[in-house]
Amino acid sequence: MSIKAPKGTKDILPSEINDWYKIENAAKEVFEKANFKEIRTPIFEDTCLFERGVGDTTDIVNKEMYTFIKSDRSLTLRPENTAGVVRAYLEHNFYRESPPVKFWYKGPMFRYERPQAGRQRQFHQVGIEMFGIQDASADAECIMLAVEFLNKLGLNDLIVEINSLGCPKCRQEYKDRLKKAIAPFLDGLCEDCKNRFEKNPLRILDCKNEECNRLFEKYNLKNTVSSIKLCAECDDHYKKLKKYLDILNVKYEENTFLVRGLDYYTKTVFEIKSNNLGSQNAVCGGGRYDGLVETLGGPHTPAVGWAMGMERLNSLIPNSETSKIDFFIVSDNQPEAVKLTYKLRNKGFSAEFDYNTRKFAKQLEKASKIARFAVILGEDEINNNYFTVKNLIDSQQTKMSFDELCELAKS
RNA sequence: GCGGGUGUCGCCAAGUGGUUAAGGCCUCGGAUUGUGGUUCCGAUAUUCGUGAGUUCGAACCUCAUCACCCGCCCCA
Repeated sequence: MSIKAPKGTKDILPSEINDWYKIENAAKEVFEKANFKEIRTPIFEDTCLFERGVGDTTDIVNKEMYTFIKSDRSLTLRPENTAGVVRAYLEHNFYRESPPVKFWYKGPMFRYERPQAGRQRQFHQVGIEMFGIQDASADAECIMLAVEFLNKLGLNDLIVEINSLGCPKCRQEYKDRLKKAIAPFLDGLCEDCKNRFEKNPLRILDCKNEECNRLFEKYNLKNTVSSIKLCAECDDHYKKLKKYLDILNVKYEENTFLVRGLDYYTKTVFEIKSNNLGSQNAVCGGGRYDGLVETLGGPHTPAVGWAMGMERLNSLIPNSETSKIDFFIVSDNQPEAVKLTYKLRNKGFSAEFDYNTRKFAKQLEKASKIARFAVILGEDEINNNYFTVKNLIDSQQTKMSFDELCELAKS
């Protein structure tokens, strides 16, 4: 009663577990069909992996990390998994394999934030990462897989937004042009935006402050932003991506204000949003990160990937029911009930008996709550070597042999 | 880090200053010593998140505190 789960964490209860299996099974099926292999990395890593990988101008690294010191070593509970997967990619020399190298993962992530709807301190992500392919078909495949996965879960009314941030070459120019455009009304913007102006001007586009957005409109920032040209290579990449998406029949919206909060993205970025999530409306976020492998000490390796919040997915799909067991043994002869229970379990069925040997009506009542079939095993049944089986859904009751009983449960 | 809201049984709740704190669901028992999911009866909160104060009297008023939820920021 007094010790509770820590703030921002949740127990996943038996009544919810089928929903999680549904998501995990769909992920495995969709990703492995595209030859992505599952990888499981530690939930804590050296702190510097995230400082270097995710970027020390990001909120995630600045104020949201669960960091602890053990034996003079600074460790951090992973706030996301791309850095960890890249680390594993390098540590196990996957860059020596013929590209592409494709991974998918699922698991808990940790961010120290104030919890709210759709946001926890421990939450779960599924994600994919694809290494070694520069061509936009890789970006398109990742986005396509996200959409396919969501469709598999019955989610069809989501909005895919895409944008291109350019490469380091044209990004600098982009930043300069953006700063030049914003400078005239910088004083009118919120404190956050003023801070972002020098540190990370792209993030200003992400601001949700009403006053800021009013000024963006007044000074026609959208037009300015869309008139800023990517370099020829990046522009070509972006055009190809859109072409691939068209070929794959993936509907998308271009959002020139879409900027992701992690430093490692280059060229393609995208998000998938839902209107049914409240204020934390992104289910999926990702993009290309051509510089990250090199930043973490590996050879130059282009890469793309994304992650989805599993709790957010969960809140979008209808809850499935708790599954029932196959058989409940109703009997006042406990040794016989135990024997039959184990015999059925050995055949691969789920079965239970009444541990308290309560009266018949009570046992049947229990059976109807947790099982598909009640096997009635009374004096007459035991003496004459048969079973009375009651289908608890349609109330049909029949006498049968053990083999017939097994046959019945298989259907 | 900053704003707003809510705490009455395992769950959903009524009560908003006057002796024993409605009701429903779940659970358990009985009606029904071999037939459930329908019905009927019964049981289950010395106490209203916690602590202090006001009052003859507090779940209800005041203050403090804790917990949770929602929003900002940020992200999945």
